[in-house]
Amino acid sequence: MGGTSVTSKVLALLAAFDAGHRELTLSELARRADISLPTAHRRAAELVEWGALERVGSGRYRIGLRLWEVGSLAPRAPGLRESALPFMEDLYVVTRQNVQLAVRDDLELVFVERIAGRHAVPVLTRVGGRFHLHATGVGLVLLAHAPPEIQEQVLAGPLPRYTAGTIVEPDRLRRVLAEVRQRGYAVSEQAVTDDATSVAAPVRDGTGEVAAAVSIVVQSRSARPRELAPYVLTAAQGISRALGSGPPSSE
Amino acid sequence: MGGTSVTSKVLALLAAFDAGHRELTLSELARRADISLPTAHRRAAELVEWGALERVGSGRYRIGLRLWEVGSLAPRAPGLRESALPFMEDLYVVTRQNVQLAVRDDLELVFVERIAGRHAVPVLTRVGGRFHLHATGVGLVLLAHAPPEIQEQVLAGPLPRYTAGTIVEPDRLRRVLAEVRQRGYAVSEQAVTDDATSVAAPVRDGTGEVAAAVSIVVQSRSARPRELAPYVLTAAQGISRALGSGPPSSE
DNA sequence: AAGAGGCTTCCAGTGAGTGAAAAGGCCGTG
DNA sequence: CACGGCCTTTTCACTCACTGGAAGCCTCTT
Repeated sequence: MGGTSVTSKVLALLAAFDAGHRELTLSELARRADISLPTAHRRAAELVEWGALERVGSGRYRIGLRLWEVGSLAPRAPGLRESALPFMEDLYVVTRQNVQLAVRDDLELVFVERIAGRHAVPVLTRVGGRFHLHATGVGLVLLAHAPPEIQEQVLAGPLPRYTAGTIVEPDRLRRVLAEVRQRGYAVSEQAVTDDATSVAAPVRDGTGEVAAAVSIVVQSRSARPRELAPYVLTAAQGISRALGSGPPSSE
Repeated sequence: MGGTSVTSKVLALLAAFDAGHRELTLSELARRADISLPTAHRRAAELVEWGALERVGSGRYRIGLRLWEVGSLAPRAPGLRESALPFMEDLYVVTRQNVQLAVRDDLELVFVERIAGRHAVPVLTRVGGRFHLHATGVGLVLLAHAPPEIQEQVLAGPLPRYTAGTIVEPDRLRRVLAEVRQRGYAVSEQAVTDDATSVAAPVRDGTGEVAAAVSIVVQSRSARPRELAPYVLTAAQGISRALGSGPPSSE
């Protein structure tokens, strides 16, 4: 469907970039987007003219500032971000651990903001990156408060295993989700890598809907996750309150 | 030129959104992008399918997470951001003033990151927003280190006045820029609003080029800008060093 | 000099894109 | 309950913007 429309070609060009390929030549661009070279050339030129792409040196393209500007207008990401950052900083100062903020997009989660502790466990995630809902603290929180049909789709779909700790059994996942709802926060122990455990709590918007999840990621060995939960909950509530009273400075 | 291409229509649709209009109906979209309603409908549908737009409720569109994700890959904004945030936080903790980070894009500057002091002077700027180069601390720094042809274009163009303090005389601006280069930092007193003064310093990338500028914005009355310059310079140097040694965690 | 690889331009054919107009929804109001 | 207004969605026939192959161009290598 629509595999040959101009729009899909333009979007394919933009989608050709990823975290590992922030600069591409025209031919790489054409190859990755699966469009002919002359067409890639024309579309790329139009994108450059508008500022969605930038030419760097001779023959290399990268995502342009104008596109980033437009992306910054996505209400679910940067709006949330503005409200959340101060509380995430507080959380970081108290715990000195990686602090993460994520939202759900369909059957995945997207990391919206992160404070990387300079001496904390290195995490694999990246702001703007996607991940499965069943294998992180934030994922469990977001999934636990997602509409039933979303939960069913995730439970029915494949649940990739990352470590021995990853929850891949639908029944067990169901029980864990119920627990998360009841307890108010999620603890995900060694579900993604063996040395990381995370504690996550839901952020609610003005209507009471769960709009995001905050978490801290701690060393599995030294972890006393349950002791850290109150801090995460406090941060989550702070963000929820800030969200409820509208974004701090929209203008 | 190209005013009727599909690409330009797609981009016009995205450009229809701004800080004051984060959600638009189809007719607003069509009107603001200046394209016919059926076309807006078709293009918007394609954008939604890809995730560049999202439909919210019935008949309202907003920028989608996928577009934000792609925008997050712009090397000049979020890459810089990751390197800069820790140092900006340090600067905020020491000074308790608004901390801003901006890059130059052609003849304007774009704010890339901001830490809004909770008790500091309210600033009009917004992450993702644009501004003139001649009327802020960061602008003066970026302009002072811009290629000569850029400087000439700015000096030749109109220099809007915001307050009595705005520098609108080309000759005076030229002198100020020389001073900024020599001194290593810029002080912009009441150039945008009467109660804000900013102190800015250049951030250099691995090659020594000025890639960005950091600044703090202080109350004009209580300001002793020169005393704050060392802090700003320290932060700028820290960011420069972090930039030079590559992004902290690209993966 | 000749070759290789990538970028850019040219060309004629064609189907994706176009706007007008009509149909379909979704309200409030008389 | 029918009416009118407003917005969204679909239909339709026309046409021009888009297409890929091929040829030209540039730059760096052998």
